[in-house]
Amino acid sequence: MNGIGRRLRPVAKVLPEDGRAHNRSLTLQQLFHAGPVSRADLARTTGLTRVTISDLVASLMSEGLVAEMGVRSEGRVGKPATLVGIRPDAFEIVAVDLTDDASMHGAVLDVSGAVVHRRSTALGGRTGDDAVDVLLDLCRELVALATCPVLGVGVGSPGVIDADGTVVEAPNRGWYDVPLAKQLSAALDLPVHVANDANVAVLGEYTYGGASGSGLLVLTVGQGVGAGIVLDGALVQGHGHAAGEIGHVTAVDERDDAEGTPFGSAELCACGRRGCLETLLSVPALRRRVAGLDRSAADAALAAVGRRLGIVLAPVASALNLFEVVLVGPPDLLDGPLRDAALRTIQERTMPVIGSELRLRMTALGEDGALSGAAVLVLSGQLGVS
Amino acid sequence: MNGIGRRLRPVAKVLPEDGRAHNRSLTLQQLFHAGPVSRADLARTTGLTRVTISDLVASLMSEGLVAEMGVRSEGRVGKPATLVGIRPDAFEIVAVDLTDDASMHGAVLDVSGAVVHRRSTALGGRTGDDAVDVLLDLCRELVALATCPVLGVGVGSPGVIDADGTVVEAPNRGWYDVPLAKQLSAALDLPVHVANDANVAVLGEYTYGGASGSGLLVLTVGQGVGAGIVLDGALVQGHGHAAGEIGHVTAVDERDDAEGTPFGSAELCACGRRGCLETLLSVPALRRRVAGLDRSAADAALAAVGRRLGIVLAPVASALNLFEVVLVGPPDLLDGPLRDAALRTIQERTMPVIGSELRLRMTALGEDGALSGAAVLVLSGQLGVS
DNA sequence: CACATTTGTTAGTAGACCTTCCTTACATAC
DNA sequence: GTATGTAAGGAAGGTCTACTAACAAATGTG
Repeated sequence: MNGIGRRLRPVAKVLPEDGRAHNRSLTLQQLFHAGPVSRADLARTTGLTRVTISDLVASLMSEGLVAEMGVRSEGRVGKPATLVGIRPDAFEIVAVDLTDDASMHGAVLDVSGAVVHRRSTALGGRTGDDAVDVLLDLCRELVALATCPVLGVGVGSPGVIDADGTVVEAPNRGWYDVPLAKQLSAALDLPVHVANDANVAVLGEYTYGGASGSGLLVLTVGQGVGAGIVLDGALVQGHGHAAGEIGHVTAVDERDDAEGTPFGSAELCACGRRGCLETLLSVPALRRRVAGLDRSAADAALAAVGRRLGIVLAPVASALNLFEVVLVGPPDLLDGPLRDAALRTIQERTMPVIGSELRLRMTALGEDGALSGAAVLVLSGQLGVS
Repeated sequence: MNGIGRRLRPVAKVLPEDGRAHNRSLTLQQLFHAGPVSRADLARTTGLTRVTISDLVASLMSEGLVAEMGVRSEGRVGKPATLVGIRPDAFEIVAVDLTDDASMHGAVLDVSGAVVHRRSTALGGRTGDDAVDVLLDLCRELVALATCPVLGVGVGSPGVIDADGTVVEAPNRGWYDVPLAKQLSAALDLPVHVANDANVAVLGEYTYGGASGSGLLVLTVGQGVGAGIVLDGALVQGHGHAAGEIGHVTAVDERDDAEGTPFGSAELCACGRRGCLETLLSVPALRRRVAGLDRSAADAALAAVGRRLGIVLAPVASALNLFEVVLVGPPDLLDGPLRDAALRTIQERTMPVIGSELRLRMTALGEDGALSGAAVLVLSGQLGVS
């Protein structure tokens, strides 16, 4: 078993320098997650020899990415280890979250993923090229705020976005086939990575949320509903880069009136069809549903939505044998009867080996999950680290 | 963009020899699919230089895997190309399909994936170690039939099977934590690969069924219902190696009686719960449902099942942005009202970007799909070819 | 017939990692 | 205090991989 990701069809040649780049990423990965460690530690965890690690670390030091950070103090036998780690001032990352319809939220993050500066811009109804200009100005402002070299810019946006960072369609912004990454990169003279906001969220959760690896689905609940999926250590892209577009799956049928749950008839969705998950689960829909209800009625309403969510997720959880489903959104709406009902429903509707293993929890990242994810986009794209 | 599969976290070191092995597989892959071609052609399609290709081909020739196959006859300018291809007598593959509860079906396949010999063994109710013995005898018989060196043995079995070919659980056979691949390999002194039968089926379809790549789900309908999924060129394993276990998702709720479709109340499933997809879609269930009905009633009954299938698949197709769903099973039951209704239902219940792009078809492979898939398991595991 | 074109090989080079051996620096036993 | 063992890190040399450059062979074209 070699170290090259097991895929069915080998798809491109691998040169020795590609292997080198991979091992460099592997080393950075260790430094990123395990903090300052010695070269010998790196050799042990990566499986490379101390000689090779020394060479790689020397390269990384000459690039200014890592530095020696003193000597390990613990009194062990042998020569004390000199610790190396990623320099805290090696770089900063600019991240922008475009989930909000009305404004753009950006930040400068440091090496550890912590937010250093924040800036937001109201969009004021601008769309299309104008919205790109607003985004560009926000990026320029953030880049100017950075006190270290900027590793790159990461953008999480609603819509269908391909692997090159071209927005295939994002109706809310009026973007259709906009090569956003290329445009921003040219204007800013920096690497720019753009991805769907739900995919960005799952990247953040995968890297910073303590997820243990394979089988993670992150459901983002905001104006709309989206999902991002990481399977076997890779983001699921989908045939048309539209993986995770789960908001417009039918979740309520006309006949569900009869169920006794308070759904009325299947509600008309912005997409033109009826009964989409988004008509139940988006934040506005949930707020509308619980408005004016007393506690127990509101709980029942939320539980009913949770049950619908569970019905939609059960086949997905089964087909993919998911390990964990993570909810991102307002905890007052999601983290209670809704979550409980969803998990219960999934467990009721799947075989034990699937349902009983599955965890369903709220995100471990706070409001900055999207920004962290956009930063991961850059880390992953530029350094191969996540 | 290097040639190493994009995964989020680099997981193991890559040595130059791993790159070599990768490029070797890449070359074999071309030879496998494009038939005999010249070294120069290989250089062009792989991106490696002619020198490197010559070197790789020389290795493969010294291993007896490929051979020169005459000169290209077409009158083009320049030195005529000497064609190289995989030797038809380089190896044969032994494949066994354990999907059938009552017997084991095996075959010897040649390099091109065609069945050369067939053997089956009735199981006679034997389970556990006895069943392993029967399988071992069948394999020995098949290996003896082969006239070329046997590349390896591929086994497709129902149940949950991990990446090492250990059967975690296969209730029908009474296998629990049986290291089947290891046992067979030791007894036969050959490489043995074991995988879930639905996963094997999707491998066969992916390689021989003309699938264009990412986003393929194969649904096998037999005694039970299973699914295998290939995303972005990789088989989905799942957190507990149980990906594709979709047969026991709830597809009929108690209240569905009211729908006017002929489901009675949610039927009791072998798994102990009610309304599982398998209670509708398995071959026995379908035969039972259409028994004694006239044509139009039977069609309506099949369409009703198809609609239920569509409801279950819609969230999966949306979440993964599938390209193609392939049905494996009796065409008289599946390829008609059932398939039509399923596709229509998926399209009704997903947004256009998902549903309108999705294809739903019967397998292009005949009854030997499972055997072909088991052969792919060996090709992929031993040569990196699929 | 001279020449361009294509194929495949030979020779030499650069990169990547390995094994082996060495120095340095510490803890521990005597 | 001295000797010994252990661990970290570096230097030298070797192997493997794929590349570039150059060339011979075989063919079509002007």
